[in-house]
Amino acid sequence: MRDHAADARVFKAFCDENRLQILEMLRGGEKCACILLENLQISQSTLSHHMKILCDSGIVVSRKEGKWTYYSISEEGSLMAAELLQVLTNSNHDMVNNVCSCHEK
Amino acid sequence: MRDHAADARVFKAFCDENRLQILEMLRGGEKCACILLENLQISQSTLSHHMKILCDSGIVVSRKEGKWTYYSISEEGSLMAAELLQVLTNSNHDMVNNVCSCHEK
DNA sequence: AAAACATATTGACTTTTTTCGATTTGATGA
DNA sequence: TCATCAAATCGAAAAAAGTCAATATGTTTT
Repeated sequence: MRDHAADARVFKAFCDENRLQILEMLRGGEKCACILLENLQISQSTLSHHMKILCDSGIVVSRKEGKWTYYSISEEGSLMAAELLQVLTNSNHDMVNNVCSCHEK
Repeated sequence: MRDHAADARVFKAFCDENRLQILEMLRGGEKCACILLENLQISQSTLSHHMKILCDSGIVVSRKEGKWTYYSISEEGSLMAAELLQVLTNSNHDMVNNVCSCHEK
């Protein structure tokens, strides 16, 4: 039995346009929050909120260095998401009763 | 340049617990709406709403047969989602300036 | 043609998410 | 120590998503 809330949390990372834009920036490598903020039309508190969601999903990891926080895409988290997507969409063709028979003649 | 709204639409399929439960049922093979409805604690109009989002994402396809509609997981849509996820999380390690240098000494 | 049925659409309401400004926390530098 | 800066948290407002009952649409059956 799967934990739907936990599964949903992973994909929330990709369901908001600002977060997709953040990921786009992180694809170029690790960035600190201030650089991300500079390139987005959102407030500091909103960025912090999105970074929390991205980190909670496991797709992004953060690293503190002094007063700065650096963010990057987690290879491990990305791999887990890919595997999860596989599970969620892999329809089991070996199963008996694979086709709905609720209205057969 | 990516279309963030379109990319987000794909992953919306996996961001709601009812939709994850629907996908879980469809993993066992094609199902008609009435069977899905029987196994969910939601109204008919809410199911219809979720099926629209699932179809819009490309993860699910529908097939009409008389007055019934049958839904199933789209292999093609699932593959596209997997490829998209790859793109969105593939940080480009070949790039120059891969590490944020905004606060170097 | 009318009744019955399955699904989609509409409109209103509720819940969740996003957003911001203000404040707090925690680290650095003067 | 005190001022400064980066990021997180809080509380409120706005926007978006989920929900349902009622109704509409389209198909089948009588």
